[in-house]
Amino acid sequence: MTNSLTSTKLNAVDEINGFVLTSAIKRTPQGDCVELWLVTEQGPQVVVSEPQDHVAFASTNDKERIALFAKDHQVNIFDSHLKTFEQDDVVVLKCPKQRDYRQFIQRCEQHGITLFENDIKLTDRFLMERFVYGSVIAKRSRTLRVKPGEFRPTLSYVSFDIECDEDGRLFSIGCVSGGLGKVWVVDPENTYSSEDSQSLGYEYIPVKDERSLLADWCEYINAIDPDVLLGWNVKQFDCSVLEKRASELGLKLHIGRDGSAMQVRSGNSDQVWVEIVGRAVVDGIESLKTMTLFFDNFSLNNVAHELLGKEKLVHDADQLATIKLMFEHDKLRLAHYNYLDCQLVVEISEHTQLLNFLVLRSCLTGLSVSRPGGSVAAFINTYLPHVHRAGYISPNRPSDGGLASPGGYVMTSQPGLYEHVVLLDFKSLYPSIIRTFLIDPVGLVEGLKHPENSIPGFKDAQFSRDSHFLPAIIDHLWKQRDQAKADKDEPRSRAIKIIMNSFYGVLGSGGCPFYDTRLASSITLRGHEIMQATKKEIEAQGYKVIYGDTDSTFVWLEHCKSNEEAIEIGNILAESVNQFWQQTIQSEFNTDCYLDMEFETHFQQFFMPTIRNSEQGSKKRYVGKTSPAFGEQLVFKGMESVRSDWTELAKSFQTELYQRIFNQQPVDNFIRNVVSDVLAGKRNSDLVYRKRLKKSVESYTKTRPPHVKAAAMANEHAVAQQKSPPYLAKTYIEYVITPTGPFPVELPHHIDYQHYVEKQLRPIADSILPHIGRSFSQLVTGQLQLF
DNA sequence: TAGTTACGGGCGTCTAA
DNA sequence: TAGACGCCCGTAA
Repeated sequence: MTNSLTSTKLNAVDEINGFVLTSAIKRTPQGDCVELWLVTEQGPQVVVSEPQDHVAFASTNDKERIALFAKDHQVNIFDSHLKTFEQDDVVVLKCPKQRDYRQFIQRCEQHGITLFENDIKLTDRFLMERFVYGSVIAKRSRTLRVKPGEFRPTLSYVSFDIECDEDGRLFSIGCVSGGLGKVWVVDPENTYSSEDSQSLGYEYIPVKDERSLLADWCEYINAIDPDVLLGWNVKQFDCSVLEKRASELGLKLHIGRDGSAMQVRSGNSDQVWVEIVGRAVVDGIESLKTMTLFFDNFSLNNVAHELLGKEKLVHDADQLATIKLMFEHDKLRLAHYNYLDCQLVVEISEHTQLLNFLVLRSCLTGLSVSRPGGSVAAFINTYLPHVHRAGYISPNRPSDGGLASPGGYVMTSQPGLYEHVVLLDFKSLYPSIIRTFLIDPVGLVEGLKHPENSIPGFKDAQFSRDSHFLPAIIDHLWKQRDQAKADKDEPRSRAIKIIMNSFYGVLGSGGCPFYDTRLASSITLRGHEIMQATKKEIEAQGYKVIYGDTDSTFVWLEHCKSNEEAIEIGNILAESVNQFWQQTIQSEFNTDCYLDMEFETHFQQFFMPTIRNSEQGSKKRYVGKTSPAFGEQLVFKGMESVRSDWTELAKSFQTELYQRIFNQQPVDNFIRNVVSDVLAGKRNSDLVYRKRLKKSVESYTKTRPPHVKAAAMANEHAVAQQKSPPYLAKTYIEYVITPTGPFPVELPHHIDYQHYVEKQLRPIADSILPHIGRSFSQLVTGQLQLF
């Protein structure tokens, strides 16, 4: 980019290698065009297509009825060679303007005429039909032409955060960009200046009022000109508040790359969309969730603590009151808090490489960097163009949500305490089933047409041996993932894995237009068959399969004497199972097998519990200690210690108890001590339950569980104090059990210690102690009788 | 501005005695 | 009043 200016210029005119950051419809008198803001080596560039028609399809049978009113909406009807999955001929409907198009769609609805693909947006269709996913090569000659590119940008960003009161009156805005922090504070008296904050790593900028605050912020954004605005809950909170406050003050926030104003729209759910022309708005929380990183608590404080090991800032019970106090009396401290939050988001973003992840996801699926989730859209973007080339159009999503499909196969477990258990699992089982058995929406249609040239699925499905796309799409992703792994490119590998795995979920979701229960069932039921046959194969070799779930198999090496031997057997078993499947698939289906079983880990010690108060083996719950070659770690699955709705007391008790048992250490005194500490009130801070209210307190009508009771009490208490009720739908409530029942932790209370011994310690102890010849009741008799 | 099903465990509520 | 049943939440994969 530093070479000769002339060549750069020439390049910019002829051919632009870029990455699509935002796309939008641009209305012109000639019709709707696609406007793409690109990130390029030469900085941001905008390109605009010639006018594009909005497109939908309808059955040829409806052609005449549509023709009666099509002209009213500037809609033109064309014959086409395409068919629906039901083999009906279809016509193409084209309309140059969005407004007309929308009215036309409504009109069809009123007439009971079914349209197809009418919900594919113009911009998305424009890009996907040209196989453009993120990276693009744009040629500007007489008209714009785009084709797939390779360019991977490094996005520039500003992390920002606002502080305000409950009515959205702004106190300050903090920004961090390129290691430099700035905080604008409404401070008409100039209580502090930039010099006061120099040693703190950011610049304090006093402004006279909120208008100047907003104006200075916009000016700053435009000067830095970032690709991305990054924040924490930034759409629902920061952008929404800024937009609302600006409009109250009669201002617009002109931070678009074309000078246009930021727009904030909220849907009927609590989702919020922020549009800034030429810039992406990225929320840290949404992004981490999209990356399948989960936390019990998504507060910035907690995520920073868990990801970066940051010391948790002590938060006051009433954070808003503290912020207001700081704004009144200690503006420098407010600015500092404001700055720190921006900085934390920067560090989380760098640590998780979330922008990198989003760029890669965009390059694989065409989903915008700003867009969270979107599995269905990712599937449509990558799949639909192939469907058209195969002569079909997309079906519509089932109006009734579709028939349910079975899920994974979960074995009944053999409960007990074991030595030497190896865990074997199929790598990406569902994607590998799709590849092997050629499971594919178009393949299903073609397979049923030509069953003689197909592979059977389940529920009467047949999959064409030579007309399909999903297997190749997955094959391509699979190879890219292997490459990413070889390059130690974590974000890329992760992005690919998530997309690959989402394909099954999408095919089993009534929200996807390609949904068909025969597709989902042919994947899962084949999985059932594979699990059962694998178990048989392993047992034929003299080992016992004690459990398995969906793609995993737990094998007990009963006579194994050492860790080394166990690892050897694990490798041999995986290898022999793979051979078995290669042969079986080849001889039964005459096709290549992509199933791949891996020796995942070796548990030196392993415990499979029973269902509470039953002899039956439990499912989805186990504890194991891996051998040194696998890090000698305790692994808890599904147990109380990994459940966020059990108390810290129970979790730490279970963890230490198993540690002791697996290390052959005594447990008696440990157990007695925990019980006596609880009864003596020494563990009070570990006795808090935490649980989510999935809906509003009032809507629990069938039952009133403890967490709802506690929340109701807290809400009533707040209302009595003229405050707004704190526990709404989707909030978390923390409560303790008192002699009179559940109680919100923030209100004064006594504790029912007996409850915690009986309900949090006893069940955990009872499930394992009999296996080592101990009994909780016997150990603690004396202690409990005192109560 | 739509990824899935299977499962355990606590506990409230209903029902049959 | 015991036990069956179902709501509710969080988790495995």
